[in-house]
Amino acid sequence: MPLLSKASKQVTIHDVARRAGVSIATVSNVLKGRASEVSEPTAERVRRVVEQMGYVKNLNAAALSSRRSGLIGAILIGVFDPYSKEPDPEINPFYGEFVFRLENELQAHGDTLCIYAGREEAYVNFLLERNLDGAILVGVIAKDLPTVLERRDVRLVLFDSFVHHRTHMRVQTDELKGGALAADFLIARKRKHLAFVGGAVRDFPSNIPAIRFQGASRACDQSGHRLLLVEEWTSFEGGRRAAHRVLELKADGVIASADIMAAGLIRGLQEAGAKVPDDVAVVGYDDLPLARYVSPPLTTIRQGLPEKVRAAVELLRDGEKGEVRVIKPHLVVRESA
Amino acid sequence: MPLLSKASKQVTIHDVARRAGVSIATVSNVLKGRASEVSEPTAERVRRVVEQMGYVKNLNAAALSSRRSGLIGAILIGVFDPYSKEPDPEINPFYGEFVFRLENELQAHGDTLCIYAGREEAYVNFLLERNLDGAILVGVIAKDLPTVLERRDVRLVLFDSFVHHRTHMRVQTDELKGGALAADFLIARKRKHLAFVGGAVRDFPSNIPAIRFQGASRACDQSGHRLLLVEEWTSFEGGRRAAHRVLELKADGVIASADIMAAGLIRGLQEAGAKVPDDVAVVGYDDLPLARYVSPPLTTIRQGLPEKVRAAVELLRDGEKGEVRVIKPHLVVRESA
DNA sequence: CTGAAAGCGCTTACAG
DNA sequence: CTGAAAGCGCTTACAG
Repeated sequence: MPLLSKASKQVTIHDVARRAGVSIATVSNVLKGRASEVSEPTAERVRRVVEQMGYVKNLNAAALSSRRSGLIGAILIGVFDPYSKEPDPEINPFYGEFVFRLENELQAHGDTLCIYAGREEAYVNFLLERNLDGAILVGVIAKDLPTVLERRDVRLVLFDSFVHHRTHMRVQTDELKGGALAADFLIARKRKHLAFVGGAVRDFPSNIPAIRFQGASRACDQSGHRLLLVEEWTSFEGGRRAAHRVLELKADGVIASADIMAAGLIRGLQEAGAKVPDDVAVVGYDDLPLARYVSPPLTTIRQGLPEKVRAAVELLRDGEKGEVRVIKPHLVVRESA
Repeated sequence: MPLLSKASKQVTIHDVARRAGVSIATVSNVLKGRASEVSEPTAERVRRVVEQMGYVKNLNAAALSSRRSGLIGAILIGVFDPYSKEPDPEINPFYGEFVFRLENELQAHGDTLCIYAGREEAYVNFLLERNLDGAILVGVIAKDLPTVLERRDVRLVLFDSFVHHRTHMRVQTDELKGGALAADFLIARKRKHLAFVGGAVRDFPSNIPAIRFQGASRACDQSGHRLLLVEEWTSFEGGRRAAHRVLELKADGVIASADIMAAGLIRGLQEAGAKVPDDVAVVGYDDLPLARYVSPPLTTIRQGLPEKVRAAVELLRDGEKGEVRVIKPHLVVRESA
């Protein structure tokens, strides 16, 4: 029998049970609000003791025996540019928006959000070790999800992942449509030389920017336009760097694969003396709050992040295997195009 | 003895031990790399079996017996404006920057980040239930930290909190200095009518904006200037709303309590036809990436977030009770002032 | 260097 | 309605 540790010992369910004169099973039942299992007077007595002793349940222990951890993961691949070794890397504000909206939804059900923003190769371990009940995967590129994930019953929602998988669930915007909306808008505005600025389009064809590009590309084909591609990492600096290429290519209408990139692109264009939208019209993608912060405010494709997060959480709770939710994108016209 | 559940049973340390022909204690020792405890041949055999069987440690169970959860919390109070009941509330990009920088630091040591972004009244429960090893508290306002937190040995770092407490650790920027830097800069630029725009300054004197205001205010006093106060929630829209008041007050130099607010303020001023910085010079605070995204780019006070996050994690690991780390702020001159 | 055993703080059938 | 007991998957002295 261990001695009291120097830190005053944690109050456990045993302490409560003893003080209330009941068994730990009864305390447990009261705590879970199983009214049918416990008489009201007993329940009330237990509640009072819980209050008095300042008992707080150890969810870790509960998780171990109930096999539900109450932990939901956000697995975010690509938050940090793997190729950049700057000490102070840029972070797309998209991820912050995503995480806090998610936390908000989760908290309402008593679940806790754990963040993973590391390399794609290591997330599976994270998922299994921590015994997550479920997770939302953002930016996963690999064509196949490891089969281990099928054997353990983790509920997974692929978010913005165009990885097809029969067992896991998916939430996504209709990105082909989104790309097309952007291209059609520029074409309608009489832009003749269109370009698409985005990251890792050629290397990872199932990557979000690649799909957006594809959608825009098809729309261009249909009206006899060409869509040039400028590849840069999706970031402000990436967009800024892309500005030179855009000017060299003499594009007068550009679609950026993300608002953050559109912001950098506009900055780069302005620095080079080009006027936006007069010389070059720029359409962003995402409709983050950021889209309204920059000058000129971005014309952009709203991907519907709040709805998507809600949809993802719904699937996490009671989606069917393989269920897919597709959100419609919308064009939001402001001043950059 | 429970039957196999329909999902193929998790591989446990027992399975590994049996297959390797050793005891679970030995497996445990091998997994923790306690080389001194296990002979190399045995260790190697165990490792091979672990590999073969695809064994993954259950950190939950490990946490329960070792009393270390490996979970670190980020408790963020004030992410959502409690007074606004908009469906789609604004989120200060500061929080995203904070969270991902933190995750990055934590991951290097194998710790997992859990997020709490709810009400101040409920975080203690979160902390205790989840058995966090430690947590970083941002934006906590209450004058006193609950004493429960002293009894259980959670390591707490107050981040940007001017709540004094002898047992918990603290990381902060010298905000008085920061406020003064901003004010002195505007004064040096011959601005005569200064204003400070920030949230909850009067109601919560230990709130960050309040300290920044105080610092700026003292600097003004010293050179015989007055500093007017315009209170609005720290957000883009808050800043935008503040623009009207700023113009009414005929201020020609304004300090915003955060970059996001400065961005909104500038937008509001521009919409009202005022030129920044010619008519009104604006100094932000934080030096978030956002500061470079807006036009004109913000002159702002760099609070040194990356260093602060690193300092917080260091304290979490081996800070002394009550240890405080103060980071020096710096003025970053761009174009808004 | 290795193993048997107790324990971490809960939950969950099951018996009464 | 209530309790005794087994079990969740680990870690940690301790004995050998």
